[in-house]
Amino acid sequence: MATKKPTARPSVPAFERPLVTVDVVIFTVIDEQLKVLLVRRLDAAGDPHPGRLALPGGFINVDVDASLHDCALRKLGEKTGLQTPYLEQLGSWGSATRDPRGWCATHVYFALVPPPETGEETGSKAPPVSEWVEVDTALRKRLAFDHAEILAAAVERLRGKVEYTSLPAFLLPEPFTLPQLQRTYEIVLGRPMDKSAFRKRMLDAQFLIEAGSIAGDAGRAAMGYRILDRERAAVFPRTFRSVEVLSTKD
Amino acid sequence: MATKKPTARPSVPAFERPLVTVDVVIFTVIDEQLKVLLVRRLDAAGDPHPGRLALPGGFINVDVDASLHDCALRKLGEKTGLQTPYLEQLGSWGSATRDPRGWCATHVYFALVPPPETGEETGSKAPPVSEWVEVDTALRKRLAFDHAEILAAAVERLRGKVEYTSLPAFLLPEPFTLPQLQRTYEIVLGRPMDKSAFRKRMLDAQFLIEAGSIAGDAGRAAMGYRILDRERAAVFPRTFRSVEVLSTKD
DNA sequence: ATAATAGTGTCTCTCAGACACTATTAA
DNA sequence: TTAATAGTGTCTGAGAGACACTATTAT
Repeated sequence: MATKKPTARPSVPAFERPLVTVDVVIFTVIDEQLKVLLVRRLDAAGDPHPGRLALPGGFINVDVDASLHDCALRKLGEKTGLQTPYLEQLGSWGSATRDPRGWCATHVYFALVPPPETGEETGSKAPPVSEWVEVDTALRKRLAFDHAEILAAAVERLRGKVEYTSLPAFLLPEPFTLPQLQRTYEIVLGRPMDKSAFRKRMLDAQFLIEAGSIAGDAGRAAMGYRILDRERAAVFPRTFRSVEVLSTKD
Repeated sequence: MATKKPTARPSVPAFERPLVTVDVVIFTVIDEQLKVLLVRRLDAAGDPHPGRLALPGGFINVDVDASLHDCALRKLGEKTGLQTPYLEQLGSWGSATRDPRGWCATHVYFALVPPPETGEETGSKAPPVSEWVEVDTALRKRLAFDHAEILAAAVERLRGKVEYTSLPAFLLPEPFTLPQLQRTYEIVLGRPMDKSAFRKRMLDAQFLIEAGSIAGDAGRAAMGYRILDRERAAVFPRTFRSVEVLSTKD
């Protein structure tokens, strides 16, 4: 075991403690595109990667944050004001070199939120410190730290789980219709889906409750739905299209 | 962002850093049972939970460990001597209360290894500091810290993924036969499987390579197999029969 | 030969996909 | 009416499960 015992305090290591942060990958769909929320890093003395785009996040404050999950919820609330997001742990990244300030481990969460109300961006303050960036565009940018790698992992996880879960429902404001939900699946996965198969699958999974008819811009009105249990996503018995291989490492 | 700036060093928080540990849930199959490796905690001054069983792990040493993954590999090597384990990140647990010594976050990995050679336990040293415990027994024990919760999550993840991946292959020494692999699936999942369906599925997934015939104690000899790519598990196009599929609307 | 285990053939059931069909709304 | 969109019915194919069948080995 690594629990060497220095003379001073037994059982707690004498060597330096790593820096600990929490980052959140926040997805939504705006203008028929899957987008991720990024923040512009400050140009302050000692701050690494000034001016670069980064995932929202920051250091754990042991006096404020009761747990990792609470810390992620707090950061998400600060950025979006959302109260009932879908929030799931993605993983952790830690090494001696990923932050110039020292050995640093980050706990990464990913969140699915409905798009912000039109007109305002994210907050109502003047400076656009945060912006929604189309995911494939964001993947091509040079983000701060190893955030490009983390974002890639989040997108892979999202696209992977969308094949067999109801995750895209959390990207829509309620109530939503089945055609809207299908469109969201198609946007996230980047391919068209068959209407009949899609509807059978959604309704058979029993995770939606009817919420009255909703009229669109044209044509027949559609049934509106709400998510039955916002705490968890439904899992379908078969995937839409089979994936090949799960990777252990990067 | 949480990056408050005290007068001294900008961008690095002035408040206390959390403790950071890495724990590893190591599974294998011994005597037709799924087992997990647990260590007996020392009865030393200041050590929490003395004498309790715990998952193997310990503090990150920023001078030794280049990354979280390396740290997990090191701890796994110290316990099992294994060189090519299946190692996957499970998640992280962090809160103000999970360790009496202070705000502590642990990064948990889970590993699948073949059973140790018979005769020796894990290492060759005298004191049995670590032992293989049958998982359902281990789940009922009062483990140190929140390790019971972590173990439960690891078992759930393992059993869940076994329904649609080739993970159990990593629990066997190579080469192994298809009947041995089927037995391993049955042990992990706790239910019998159909031989014909099982074999079709394994061979169709193209993750095994033939490695010569292997004679058992009785009956016809069986073909031996090795894993084609030990870095990743194969993913099957459909899950084995799951409970939720059975429940239908009337 | 028999016992024991390895491995296959064939049926059925379920569900995803394809795609044509009907239903409802606004103009 | 027509255009547009919502929603359904029906066929097919892939793959899982059930289970009876054949194959190979030791004694």
